Amino acid sequence: MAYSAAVDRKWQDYWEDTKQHRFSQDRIDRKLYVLEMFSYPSAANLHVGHWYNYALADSWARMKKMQGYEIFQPMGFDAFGLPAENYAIRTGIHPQDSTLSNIKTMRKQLSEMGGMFDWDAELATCLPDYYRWNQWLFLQLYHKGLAYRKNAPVNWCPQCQTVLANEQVVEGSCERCHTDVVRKNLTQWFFRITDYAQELLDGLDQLDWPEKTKKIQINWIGRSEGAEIVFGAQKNGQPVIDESGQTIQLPVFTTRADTLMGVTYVVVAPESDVCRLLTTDERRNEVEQYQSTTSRVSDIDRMSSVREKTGVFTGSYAIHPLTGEKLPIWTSDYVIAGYGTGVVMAVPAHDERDFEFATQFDLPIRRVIRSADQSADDLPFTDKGILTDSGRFSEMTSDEAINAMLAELEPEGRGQLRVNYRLRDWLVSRQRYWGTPIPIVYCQSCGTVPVPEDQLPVRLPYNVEFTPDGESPLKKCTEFIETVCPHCGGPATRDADTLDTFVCSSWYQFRYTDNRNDREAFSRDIVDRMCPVDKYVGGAEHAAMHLLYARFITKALRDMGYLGFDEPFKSLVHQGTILGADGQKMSKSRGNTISPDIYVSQYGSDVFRLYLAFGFAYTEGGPWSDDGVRAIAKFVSRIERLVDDYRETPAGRWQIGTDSERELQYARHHAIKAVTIDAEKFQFNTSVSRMMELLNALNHATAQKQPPQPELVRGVIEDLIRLIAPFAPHFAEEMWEKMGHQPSIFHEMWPKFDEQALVRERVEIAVQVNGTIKFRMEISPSDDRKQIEKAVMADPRTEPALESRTVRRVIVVPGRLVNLVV
RNA sequence: GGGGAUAUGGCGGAACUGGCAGACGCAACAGACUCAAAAUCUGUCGAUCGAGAGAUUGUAAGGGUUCGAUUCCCUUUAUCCCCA
Repeated sequence: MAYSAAVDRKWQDYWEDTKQHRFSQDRIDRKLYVLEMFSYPSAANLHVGHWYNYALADSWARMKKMQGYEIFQPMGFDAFGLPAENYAIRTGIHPQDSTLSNIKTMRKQLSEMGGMFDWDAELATCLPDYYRWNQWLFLQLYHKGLAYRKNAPVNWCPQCQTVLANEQVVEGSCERCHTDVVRKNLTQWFFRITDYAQELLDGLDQLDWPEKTKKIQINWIGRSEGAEIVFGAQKNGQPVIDESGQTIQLPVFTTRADTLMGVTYVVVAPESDVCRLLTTDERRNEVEQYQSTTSRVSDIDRMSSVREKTGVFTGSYAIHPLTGEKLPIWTSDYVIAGYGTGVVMAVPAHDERDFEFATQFDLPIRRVIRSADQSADDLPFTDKGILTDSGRFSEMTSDEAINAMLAELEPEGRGQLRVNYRLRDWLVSRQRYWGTPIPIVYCQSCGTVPVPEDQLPVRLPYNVEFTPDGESPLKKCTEFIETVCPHCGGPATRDADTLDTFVCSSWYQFRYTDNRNDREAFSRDIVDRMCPVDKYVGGAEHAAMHLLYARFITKALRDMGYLGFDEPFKSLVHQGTILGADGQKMSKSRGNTISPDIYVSQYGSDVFRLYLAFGFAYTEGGPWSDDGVRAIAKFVSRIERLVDDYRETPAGRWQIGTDSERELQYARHHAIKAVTIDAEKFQFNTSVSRMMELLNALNHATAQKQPPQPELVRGVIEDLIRLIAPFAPHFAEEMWEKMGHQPSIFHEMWPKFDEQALVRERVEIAVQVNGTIKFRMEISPSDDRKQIEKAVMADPRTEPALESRTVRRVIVVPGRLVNLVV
């Protein structure tokens, strides 16, 4: 049978019938956990991106299988989320119905790809036997103090009367009705990821991850060392008291405590509570008006340095901790409440934004730093330097001054060294229907009560109203919301929000290993033996969120005793993006999308897989090319023709005699070596290149007048089939069978290369004069430097190339070149 | 605005740790087979000059380090990504 989609089906059936891809616990000592980021079950068929991710990670796994590993490669579905809910709002089709039907289609398509997925380990996050444990996870974090509630802003569309996800906000307005989005405070659940900020940072060192991804996480965590300095506050000449009777202090975080003597005003975030408390009666109108304007501006705009600075005076004054000086307290949207302490000491002389603000509102600018080396230090001068006009601190360097000032402030509790992180706690509440219900009830007498574990899952009700009208869909579902308090039995209401889907995906890698367990999320014994994931493959867009959350949850689970390791993903690879043939990102509106199905039915799954392997640098991606697919189809049929020519040749002994036999043997082992090394590194394009070279060598050798012994040729062909097997699994099975073997080729060992066959009798080196190549010559690879030098000097072409100049130095790079320096 | 990545023939892309740039493939051109075409096979294929042997030049642009730079350093430009 010539290779086609029919061959694909034949072998897919064989694999399934004989359970080839089921993980065997007996060989757990050889386990290799290969995982691809699970997918969102969308209505459309698998796209090129899925194939690029899954098929090639599968090729890698197949090679490792042939190298003797017991592969665990599960697949599942990240099935909760906004798209299904939006689809429901549009069409009326329930998210559960559309999602489950999409999963069915996708499962079938994934099989058609020829992936070695262990479907016994499948999971879908929208099913109660998964989200039950998601709720369990929430409760563990809650009991451990890692889940808590606080006020936080959400994007609110006043027209639709609904909360919007960040991705539904397009340029500051609602994607549906284009009304300006405002921020609104709601009480929401958070996970205390900041408790792990330092460990998340430190752990990166031991990970085999792309440096770029580590860098993104480092920046995301954003550790900065500085000082917290506490200013006092006065309103109408009196200390300010908050609701609980505490005197208000204004702690600020700064990395430049040395500029403390240059502070001329203090800024508080307009949305902060402290802003409200500080505002005097006569300033109240103005401040409130400013607050409402600010609520319409996105954080990104607020931090932008090009935007004109705005702000108003609150009427109160801050007390400088060293001088006791009274400094006006302003509020401005360039300070954000959730960031640092939400209060900033403004040093206009030495900070660009403060400088701009002070200039705008005519506030004093006081230089306290000059450059240390007489270089230009025009204001705003933001480098460190020498203190000036700073009383007893003058003439100190910036670093000396920081120490000296903190030494004075610390005893009074007015300043200390502090590490600050940019990382915020993880907001997990979503005002959405299609997600994991939060297992918390609110009781009038008992307050916030976690649902007892034996009452999980809190089931997501099916009958809900999706139309957006200002309420979370679950809030309107009384049979869900109204419940009894598990504690006192009195009337209580459930939390109407659902969990961020990133919670589901932060621990699914563990559930795969024990997906049928109905007593616990996973058994510690199993997870400790199966995890961490050995190779994780997925898109770079998850560098910050998903990959950081999963690391956090792993560490939290470890600290609670549910598992015994530190990191979920030992080694990580990001695939690149396949672009349309026009070099643009694929999109329906551009009309440049590529549908894998058409190619798969026309050429077979393996041609598609091989093209994806060959046509791109894996981590880069690149533009699609139909010509490239045709080239692969040709390559595959050339192999098949060769197989047909030699399938009748019996296997047998051979001995290297002729040059062409030696050449073929060299090509064989060269290919084995290169493919083994390159494919290991996910360099699939060069792996396929080396196979093409081997095929060329085979064709070349057999076309000779005196071809190599057929037994040798047969052996080389069989190695070529072994090498291509991970990339073209159906095709390789078929060719293997044609050669007269029993399936499956994946029980064959990956070929080993013989260094002996790679030793050549003569090698060509380049001869350079002053770095420019003059000619090439052959030498024996066993020659030492002296012999090489002698051979070069004796060559008749050396003399004219030197143009009668004297050789001053000879550089010999064995096996490569000789450079004569004149 | 800050941080990061990338830039190599007509095209996709190779190049160990600083050591022969352009592997492999596509396209193109020439030839073989054919009545012819397709398919297949063989060969040529960075640019400039040269009939040719060959010479010069060449990895976004400019500079530097080095016997030697696609690779390391600095500046500039363009594109992409992340953060603000």
